[in-house]
Amino acid sequence: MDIDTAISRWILEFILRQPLDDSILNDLINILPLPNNNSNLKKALLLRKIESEISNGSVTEKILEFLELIEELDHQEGIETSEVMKAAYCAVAVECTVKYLNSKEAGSDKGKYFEAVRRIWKRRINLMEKMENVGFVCEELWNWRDEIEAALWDDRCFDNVIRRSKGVFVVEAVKVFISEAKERIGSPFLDVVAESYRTDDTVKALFGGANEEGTCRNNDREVRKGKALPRQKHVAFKHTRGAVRISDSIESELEASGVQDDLLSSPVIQLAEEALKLSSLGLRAMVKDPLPDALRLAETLSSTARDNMDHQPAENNSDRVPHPVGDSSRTVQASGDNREAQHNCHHTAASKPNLVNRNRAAHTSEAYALKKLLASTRAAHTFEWDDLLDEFNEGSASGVNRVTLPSPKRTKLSPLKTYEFKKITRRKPTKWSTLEEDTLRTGVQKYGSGNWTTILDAYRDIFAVRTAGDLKDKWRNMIS
DNA sequence: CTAGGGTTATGA
DNA sequence: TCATAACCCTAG
Repeated sequence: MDIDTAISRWILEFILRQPLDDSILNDLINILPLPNNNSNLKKALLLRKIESEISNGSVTEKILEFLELIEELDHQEGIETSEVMKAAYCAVAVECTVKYLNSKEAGSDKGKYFEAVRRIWKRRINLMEKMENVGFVCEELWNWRDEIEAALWDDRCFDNVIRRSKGVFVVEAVKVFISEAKERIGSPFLDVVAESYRTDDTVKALFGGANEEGTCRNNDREVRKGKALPRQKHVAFKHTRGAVRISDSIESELEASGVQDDLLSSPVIQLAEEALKLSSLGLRAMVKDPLPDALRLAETLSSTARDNMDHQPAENNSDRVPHPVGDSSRTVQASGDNREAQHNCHHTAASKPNLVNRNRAAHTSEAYALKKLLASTRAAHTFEWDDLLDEFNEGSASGVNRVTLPSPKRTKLSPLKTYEFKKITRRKPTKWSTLEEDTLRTGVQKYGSGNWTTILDAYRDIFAVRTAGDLKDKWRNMIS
């Protein structure tokens, strides 16, 4: 079991660095068992998701969520948030807000800007302010927040924000962060192996690769013919282990993973091979030295293992896959009835969503992840994979469906600091639409008067610019 | 988080 | 100027 996840981890580490289609990556993540104790792998996945988000040259609010998750993982390891990461976070937050001002129909998008300010700055970022040691907290962020909020009612600030935002190169900032983060995570284990394999004869011997033509190719051919496998490599591996010196990292990895004789019997190897073949075109086009070695190694390992594999039932793995990406049921459950209510509402109001959309909406939103992030005890929490596994290719955050945010576990800032950021503005009154009024009536009927937060969460889309207090006040004057 | 009182904006 | 709606503050 451990071996499965360990090997799976190596494969994922490796593959996350490859320029594969997101869909292929999704498939892989679906079939590979995921170790839940490897922070770097989670970070690598998050980085990959960020790369995917910026691949079309723009940024989305999802990136904020991903950055927060990475920061959380960093924090758990005592890693301080780098300036580069802060800058990237700030830049993305700014861009995600200001983009609504830069569009051609600026006038009609003021509402969207307002919503974005509310979503990003008033909720997400203000929440951080209430906590201690959140890495993204910095002067620059607060300066931007003040200006962006001021721009809501002050035309001069408005122009100023637009001007200043032109100087923010958001995609570049994110890219710089990604490369820095990758550096910190280090090379994938398989790359290390491949490199050592290429340059170090003893490692080659360890994997039985000294006789590459003879061993590997033969195995491969025999597998293709469906013959039983000789286990030379196995033997070589076992017998040379301890006798030869290999690079420390490899040795410790192998030992930590509990790799023994049955290393090569893992069904994961077969899955990996499938996956690698699936993506072989893309891979082979892109990989450079030493990657061919890594591929060869993977092939070799897997071919040795395949014999055993054939005797294993296919469903072996299904139990172990924690939460397939496409499976939304768990998440829907976890986030309660509210989502369902929202869906019903959606279905009547908007065009019928397709399956993908439904999954997307049900499965996650940045709010959901944020909720999990904040709901968890800072010190003890480790992210489960379903925190991280959203669909690749997912469009920009659909999640207006905010959930109630539990009180943060991080301790409060000093009163001085808190005071500094206290609200000094008043929202411009916005007339309630009939849709909002009708929805409020429905909400009160369904959840009862007084459960304002529940109602707000249930109809997030419609009450995009309202607070629970607003609902309460509105109801008060509706029934008076 | 909500209830309830207070404040501000809007429009006639 | 006034009524009303929208928004804010804060005790419990």
